[in-house]
Amino acid sequence: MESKAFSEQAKTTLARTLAPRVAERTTLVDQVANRIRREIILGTLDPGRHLVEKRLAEDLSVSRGTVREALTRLASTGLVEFSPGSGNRVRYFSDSDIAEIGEVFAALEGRAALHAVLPPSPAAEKELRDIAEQMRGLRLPDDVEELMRLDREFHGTLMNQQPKTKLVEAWQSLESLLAVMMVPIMRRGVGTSDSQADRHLLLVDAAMTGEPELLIKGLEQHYYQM
Amino acid sequence: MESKAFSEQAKTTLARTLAPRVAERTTLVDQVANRIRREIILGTLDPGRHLVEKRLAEDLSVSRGTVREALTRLASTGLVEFSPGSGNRVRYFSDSDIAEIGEVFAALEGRAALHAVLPPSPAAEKELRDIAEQMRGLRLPDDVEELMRLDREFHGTLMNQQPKTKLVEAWQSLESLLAVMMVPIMRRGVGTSDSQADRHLLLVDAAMTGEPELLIKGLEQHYYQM
DNA sequence: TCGGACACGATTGTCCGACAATTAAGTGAA
DNA sequence: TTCACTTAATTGTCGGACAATCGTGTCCGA
Repeated sequence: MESKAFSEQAKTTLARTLAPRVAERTTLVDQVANRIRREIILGTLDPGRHLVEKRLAEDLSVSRGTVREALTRLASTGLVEFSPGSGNRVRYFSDSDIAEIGEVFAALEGRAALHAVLPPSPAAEKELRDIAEQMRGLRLPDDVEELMRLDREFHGTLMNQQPKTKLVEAWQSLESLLAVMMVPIMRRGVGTSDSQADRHLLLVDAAMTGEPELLIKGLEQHYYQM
Repeated sequence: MESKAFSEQAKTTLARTLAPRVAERTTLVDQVANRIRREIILGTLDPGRHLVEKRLAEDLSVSRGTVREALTRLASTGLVEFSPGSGNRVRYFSDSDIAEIGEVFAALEGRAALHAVLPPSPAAEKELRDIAEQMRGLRLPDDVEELMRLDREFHGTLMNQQPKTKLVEAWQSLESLLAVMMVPIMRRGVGTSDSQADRHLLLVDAAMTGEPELLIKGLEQHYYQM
């Protein structure tokens, strides 16, 4: 028998999980999707795990339809695998998968770099460095989640330097893949929080040269190192 | 009052819309999603159009839940815009959006080209050329759909030359964006079916040189021309 | 005449319960 | 062990239901 992943109270916590947003309406489906996504990323729900709709619905105290919609959404981002008729499973990513995901991001960010206002404005530079520095203080196994948030924020800031909305959008739609790839990496202990910080600072340096080529090279290395 | 977009018979046609696949089980949701996607791509449902769940459900003779799931899926690919509370609308793409989408694909395919087995095998070359040639015979305004299918097939074949599954996957998850961008282009009359064929043949030539750099350059031009 | 408060209808977000179809698992026989 | 079969679990889809919310048009007061 599988162990319960969502045992505790549900609705109460859910309602405020990531809610302190400005004023954007968050639907229940969003909250459920976020919740499950988090469990997957953190590894509470390990790869291959069968996600049974009814069970999730009960554990989270929502209707099956709501869970279903959330799962559909996760499936579209690639975190969950749908096999018509036989259910949804947490997707498994091999090492080479992870390497490739890195490439996808290198490709997209590299492309964006071509359009970026380089070098970044002083304000942007500061912001980027600040984010990188924040990574330094993290205790690794526990703060994975925070590290990922910072990572997303960093690369997001880097990409938002320029108004290429579609690139940013494509990037965002694949973003949770990035999150998945980070977890095993962290586990493997490949990077301490310090090295993460350093690696990102290198990127800032590359960007500050004002040479798109250098930033692109930097990005490639950044992702290959993982 | 809006004109009906899905007036004719529904279920019967739906069942076999794109079904001649090997043996993959297609759910009703898939069929509905395909159907709506097609209408959007073909322009029957113009940008900004409000997609009312109940209405679609009735027109297609399926339940609202099914439509909802289909819409969710389309939204995740970017074709449909969700605004919690106020409904789903067909997404509008500006010219610059379209240009950017082209860039995304150039980036991904270019990246894939780095890993491709270049030059393609004789078999692959033949297949690519065949596809390109098939474009030649099309009557344009009417055969848009077929042209798009060929285009997808071409680029898909090009990318499948190598086993970089994640790149391919990222590409696929964005594929319908590619489809949307082609329609206005066709309408604008930018390319006759002949020029389409020629442009793709140029890509084959580039690939056959065995030089990844040349293929990448080719891809960039390919998308920029649009 | 114009801006704003209000009421109303349309639509969405979510829930429930139900049922056939399909899949996965367990059982027994060869 | 392996194969065929029965059984239980799960999915795919349906219909209806209801509150919350949104968009819109109406009426009122300035």
